[in-house]
Amino acid sequence: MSTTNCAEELDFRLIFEDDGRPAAGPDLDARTPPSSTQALAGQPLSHELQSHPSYFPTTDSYQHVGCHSEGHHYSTKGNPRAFDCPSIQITSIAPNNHVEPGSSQVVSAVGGAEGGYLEASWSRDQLYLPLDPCYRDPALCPSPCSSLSSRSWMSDLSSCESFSHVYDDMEGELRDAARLALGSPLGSPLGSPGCGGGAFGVELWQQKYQHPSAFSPALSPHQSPRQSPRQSPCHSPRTSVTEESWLNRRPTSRPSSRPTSPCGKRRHSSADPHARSPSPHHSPSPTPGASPRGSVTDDTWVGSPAGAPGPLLMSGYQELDVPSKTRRTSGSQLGLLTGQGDAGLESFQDSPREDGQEKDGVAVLFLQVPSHFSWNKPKPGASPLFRMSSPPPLDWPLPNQYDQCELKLEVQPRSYHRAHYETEGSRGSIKAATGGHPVIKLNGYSEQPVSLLLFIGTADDRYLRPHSFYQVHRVTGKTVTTICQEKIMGCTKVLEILLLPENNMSASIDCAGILKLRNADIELKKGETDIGRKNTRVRVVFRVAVPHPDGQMLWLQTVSVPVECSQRSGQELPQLESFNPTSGSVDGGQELFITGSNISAQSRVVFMEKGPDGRSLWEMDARVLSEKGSESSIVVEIPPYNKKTTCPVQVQFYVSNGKRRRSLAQSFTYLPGIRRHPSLAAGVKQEHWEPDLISFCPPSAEAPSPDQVLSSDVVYYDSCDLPTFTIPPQMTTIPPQGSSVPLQSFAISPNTSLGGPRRGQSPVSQSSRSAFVTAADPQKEAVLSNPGPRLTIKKEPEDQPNLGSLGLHEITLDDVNEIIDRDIGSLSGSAATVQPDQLDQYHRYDWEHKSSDAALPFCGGPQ
DNA sequence: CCTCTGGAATGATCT
DNA sequence: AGAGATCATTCCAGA
Repeated sequence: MSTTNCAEELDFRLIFEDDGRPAAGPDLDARTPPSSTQALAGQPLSHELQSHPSYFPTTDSYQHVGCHSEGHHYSTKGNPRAFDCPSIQITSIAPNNHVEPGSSQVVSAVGGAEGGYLEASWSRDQLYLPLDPCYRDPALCPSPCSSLSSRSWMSDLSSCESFSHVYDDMEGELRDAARLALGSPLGSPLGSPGCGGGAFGVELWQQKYQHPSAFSPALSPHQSPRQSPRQSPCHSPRTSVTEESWLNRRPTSRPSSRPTSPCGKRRHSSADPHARSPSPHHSPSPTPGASPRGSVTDDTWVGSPAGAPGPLLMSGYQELDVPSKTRRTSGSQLGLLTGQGDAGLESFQDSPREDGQEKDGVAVLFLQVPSHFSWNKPKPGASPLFRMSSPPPLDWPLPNQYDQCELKLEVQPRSYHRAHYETEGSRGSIKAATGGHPVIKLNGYSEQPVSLLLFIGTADDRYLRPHSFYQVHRVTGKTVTTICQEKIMGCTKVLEILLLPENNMSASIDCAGILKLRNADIELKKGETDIGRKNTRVRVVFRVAVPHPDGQMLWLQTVSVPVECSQRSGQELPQLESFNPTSGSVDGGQELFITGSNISAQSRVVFMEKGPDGRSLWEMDARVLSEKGSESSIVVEIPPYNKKTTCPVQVQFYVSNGKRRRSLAQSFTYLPGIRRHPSLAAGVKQEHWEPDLISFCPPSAEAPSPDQVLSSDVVYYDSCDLPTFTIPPQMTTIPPQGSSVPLQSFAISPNTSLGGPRRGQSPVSQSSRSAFVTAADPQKEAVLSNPGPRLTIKKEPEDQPNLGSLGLHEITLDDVNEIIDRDIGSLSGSAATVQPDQLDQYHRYDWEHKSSDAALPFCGGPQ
């Protein structure tokens, strides 16, 4: 198939037959809705919701761009079949089968009751992906990075954002692309980079689940907010390939229990030849090596394609012979793409040829990622004004403020919300730390109601984008006061809430829960490069489109603090919220007060220092003053530093609740010029060290004692002056190996503003690095939310594990996580003055500047 | 009866 | 290869 031929799109399906044999070809198009779907077909529309006009002007476009061709061409004849053996089918779909852009049908699908779920028509002879198959655009929205475990180095070439940022004129090109998408059945990938732009032959998965009837909200089992997931058999795991299709081959001791992984056991090394078995009988997954670990270590671990323009922005990774993509894309696949690089976006359409070339006979389930699309930074200075017909994709960076308008999350959500599975009932709406619910407000505009969009985004250090494994879930009930509508935008479920002038343009978000999609299902999706394992943090994303005087729409976005969604992590991982002081005498002895969740007097606090090679130079448990601790705090006695030093030394400490339950390392500075003030019992006089002047000189046995090096300009602080370090919640975990999080240099530049002037910008003193924002303190956040002057904090490159020296086969998931956490840790020093959304939008930019900062002097490292 | 919660069992995956 | 640890998912029970 011509990769540039837009006349038809490939329908890439997994077909299963109940006898364990590959389905015969001829009737593969006979789509059979699951019985559950049939049963649901008669459900009435949600008139309540439909009666609410959408004030959101661009929803349709969103929907269209992302999922405009929702497979309505499929019929629903036949009966559900059990299926045991997968096969891959590729069919052509005539473009005229697409819903006409802008047609009422599309509008209905988009804006119909609760968004017109499009999932009702999938057939059981197709691979079922739970919920809306469009949650993540399967094909070209690899969403490589929502996973904490699938980092940039894994997926820089596979980012949806790659598509988003390849153009110089961000806004203009986006609009053009959106126009294109609207005008063409195939659309444009740019139309919805966030979800892979269901356009150019990449609605492969969408199509197979979608049916004309899918456009009827009545068919959507999820439309009914009161419907328990248990009542939605079509979403039951038992209808999923993950269990049913493999029962015969994989007897389980617990027949009707949870589904097994469709991929079988994940391997993290290539040792198991069966892991890549071409036989579906050996591996139900077309990509048996779907495990990122497996991918990392086996032959999919390929060097970055030469000429890939998207540099890995993290310097440490560049040294690695890292895979351009660690999941689902074999080297050969990449190779295929390389030659197609300049064929345009269409060249990334799935191609039958690829299947034919799959050496082991396993059909390629996942699309390759265009190598020339890379992680590019968003263009600073771009206007957040968009035409009504071309809203920005969900992963498009937007400011939270523009001109007089500001979208502000006045009450942040709690940092932990246990998401519910489809097999569970709702676990309620997201709550605020204060006990209520998050509150969002639009300042600077109150002329007419505007629609607020809410979706679940990622919480890693990459650009914000819709989360592959979590979706927002509309919560209803007596206690829910906020009316909202569910929609699908791109492949992401979105809640639309009205901000009304009579409500002061604010809304309490009491209608939004979080749904967890099963990892196996999402990972199976074509093009999905994220992994779900340990990827359990999300952020709640809010967007509004405010009518602008020039007729355009002003798009603003703000995001919440990260929210941990797993039961386990939420209950076990210590998450530091603050600690005090942030520095102290090398002699130790001071009390360090640490607060946070999952911290108790039984926790351990370990101070450590690592060398340039990542090896631990020093590690010491702090003595816990258990009598002073509480349920959410711990007080320890700071241990003395192990060496004498003439200049401040930055070390780290972490809180541990067990072997693999450690918080993210936080930095602590030992100051040599400390004198205990005679009049202060608990207080410690400290030299005033400008953070940037901490020279990190190598500890030396010959170094004069602190007393000797006191200079004349020593500044004394009372203990009360010691700043409290308040930590953004997302920065409180580290990989369990205990390797410290390197505190790399990180800088926030206010000049990267996308959205024009920001209010109240004020220089942030260097000491404000310690004045971190608490999630639960919006007031404080308001004060500190604006980035000040470029704030650079020296970090310790030596803390980076020397991953570059690791053999590829030695890379483990934890190594990956360590990289991730390291990155996150590197942000922590500067996040104090950056709102989460700002961080999202700009951190990537900052990463590019990090390498230069890395040359700054640090203790024990190269000068 | 339903929703929301917390807890935990169980199997998969990883170390 | 096997054991133990960790994680994801499902199930249960109570409010």
